[in-house]
Amino acid sequence: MIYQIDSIYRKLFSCFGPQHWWPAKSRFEVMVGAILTQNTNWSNVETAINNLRKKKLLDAGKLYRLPQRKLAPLIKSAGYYNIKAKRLKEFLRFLFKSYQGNLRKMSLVDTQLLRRQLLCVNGIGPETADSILLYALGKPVFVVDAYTKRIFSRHRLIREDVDYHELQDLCARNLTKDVKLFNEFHALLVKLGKDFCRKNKPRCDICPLR
DNA sequence: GACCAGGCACATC
DNA sequence: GATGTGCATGGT
Repeated sequence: MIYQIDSIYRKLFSCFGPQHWWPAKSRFEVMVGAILTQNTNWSNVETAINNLRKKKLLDAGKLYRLPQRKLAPLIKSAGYYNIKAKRLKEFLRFLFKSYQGNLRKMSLVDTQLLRRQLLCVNGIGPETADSILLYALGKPVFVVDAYTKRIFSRHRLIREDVDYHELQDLCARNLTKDVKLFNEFHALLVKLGKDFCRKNKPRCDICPLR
C-alpha cells in the first residue's frame, strides 16, 4: 500500500505540478477561508474574502469586535452566510479566550492538543480543523475531504463509506510525515477532483491516474 | 431548472 | 449508532 499511495502522489505531481496552496496572503486568511469553504465552491469564498479585504476586516481583532449581524451580509457570496458568520465568531471567541488572538502563541501548542481544542469549537469539524493546522499553522496533519474520499473509492482503494479518521490514518501511515508533502498532496487531490472526479460528471475515462 | 461545491450540527428513530 | 435534514450562494 505504501507504494500505491506514494505513487499516486508522484503521478499527480508530475501531471499538475505544484499547486501553491493555500491561496491566501496570511495565516488568518487561511483560517477564515477554511471555515467559509465548507461545502462551498472556492470562487464563492474568494468573493467573500475579497469583500472582507476591501473593508480591511481580514484581521483577527477587527473581526472579533465586529458583530455577527454585520459580518453575515459581508460573506453572503460564500453561502450559508448566517451559519458561517456564527462559526467565524465562535472560532474568534476561542482564538481570543485561549490565545489572546495571537496566532504565534497558538502555533506553539502541541498539535494533537490544539486539534482537540479546535474540534470543541462549534462549527469546526475534522476537515476544517486539519486545514487550519496544516495550511495556517504548518503542522504535519493530513487533510481529508470529499474529493479524497471520492477519488480513492472510485479507484477502489477504500470502501465508499470510509470514516474520516480511518482514511486520514491510512494516508498518514503510508506517507512520510512531512508538511510540504501533505500540503501538496491534498491540493493535488482537489485539483484532480475538480477536473476529473466531480460527483455526477466523472471524467474517469481520461483521468490521469488511469 | 437541476445539480454541484475544498462540511457541520442537530433532530429523530 | 445510523440516517436524514437545514443551511444558501453562484457557476455549469
